[in-house]
Amino acid sequence: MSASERKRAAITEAAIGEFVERGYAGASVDAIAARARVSKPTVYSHFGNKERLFLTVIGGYLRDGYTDLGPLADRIAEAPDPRAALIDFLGSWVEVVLREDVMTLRRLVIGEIDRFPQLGQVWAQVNATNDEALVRAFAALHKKGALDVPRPRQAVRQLTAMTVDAAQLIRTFRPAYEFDEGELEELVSSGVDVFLTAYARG
Amino acid sequence: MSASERKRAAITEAAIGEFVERGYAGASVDAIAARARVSKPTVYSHFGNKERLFLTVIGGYLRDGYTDLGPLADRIAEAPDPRAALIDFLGSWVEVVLREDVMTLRRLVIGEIDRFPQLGQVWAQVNATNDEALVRAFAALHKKGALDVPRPRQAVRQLTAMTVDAAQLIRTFRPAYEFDEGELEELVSSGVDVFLTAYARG
DNA sequence: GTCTATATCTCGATAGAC
DNA sequence: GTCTATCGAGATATAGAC
Repeated sequence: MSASERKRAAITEAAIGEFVERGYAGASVDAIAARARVSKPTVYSHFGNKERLFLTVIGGYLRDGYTDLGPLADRIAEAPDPRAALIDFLGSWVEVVLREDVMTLRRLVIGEIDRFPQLGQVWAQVNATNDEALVRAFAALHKKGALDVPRPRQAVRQLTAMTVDAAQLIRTFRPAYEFDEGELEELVSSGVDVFLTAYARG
Repeated sequence: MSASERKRAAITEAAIGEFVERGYAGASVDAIAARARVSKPTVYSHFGNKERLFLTVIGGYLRDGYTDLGPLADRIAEAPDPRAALIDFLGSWVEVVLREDVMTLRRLVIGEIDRFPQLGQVWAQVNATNDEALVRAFAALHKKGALDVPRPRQAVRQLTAMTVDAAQLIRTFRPAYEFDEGELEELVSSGVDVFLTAYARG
């Protein structure tokens, strides 16, 4: 790796840190340069201006930081106990989206969406990947006759809305909210039960 | 109304406009004062500093802008067709939360939640009011024997998650997203049907 | 490509007159 | 209470040397 590439990587890392901690307007190019141990003109020569720096760095971070739960989802349809497998899968998903760095990044993107609408597209696109993994699982369960899910994509949105999104929504407005012992498990399993009851075969 | 009160009101309105359009860090007290046609020291004499201005003005706006759907909810339990009444109620709720000013304010609050955690509490509190109206309706339906909803508060969160929150989530990351003809109605009614199937008596 | 140094501007906040 | 005028700090961005 050339010295220039190293500096670019250092700037990227420093910029993510500053943007996440202070927001777009609150982060200064000065501070980013200092944190990356380069001079300010080096930042500008690599990224042009502050807006492009933000878009490049945060957009890349969104894509790279994505946690692919596809392999876990693909086991649901073949599991001996689909309910347990579903709860397990959604539990893992909830764990990921409640991570503090994920939540902070999420709030940053939402807050800057008017200035950077492209980031909303990236976010939606990244999230769709895990949705699709579940869609495949439900299509398989439908085919096997275990469930009656004629519109798997809609069903997936309903299930994740009651579980993953509901948990994330709480922390979106209350970052310090501490879930009680068993509260998250109860939230997930009750959502799964509503879902399975509604989409039961017969 | 005294001249001082008029100026305070003008500052409040101007501050909401600037904060909503530019975010906390992006809005300047200069611009707020100019928009309110007062001098900067007048702003400071009324609100102390920028942070208190933001908290006071946005907090008040959140509380005042709240749309009380309680009366509409109280009709659900007595309606001849509870399903239709529920769909009607949630459709009105969706309409409110998708309004552009509501969405923009929501993104602003989320983006600044680390700096102003109190606003998250206000938001949660305001939203709980509409939740409680639905809780009352389900408790009544449970008592009547029309539904089997032993935990109405949990059930309300599940229903709103699939309908109101799901619609709002889409627009949160994609402000310009246009719902197709009938897409919102389908989203709401399918959510209601999942809910009613899962919580049917028997 | 990368640096030092700086131009230019705007910010939040306040002193002092009225 | 409200104004004009201004302070000091810190912002983005760039010129010019190497």
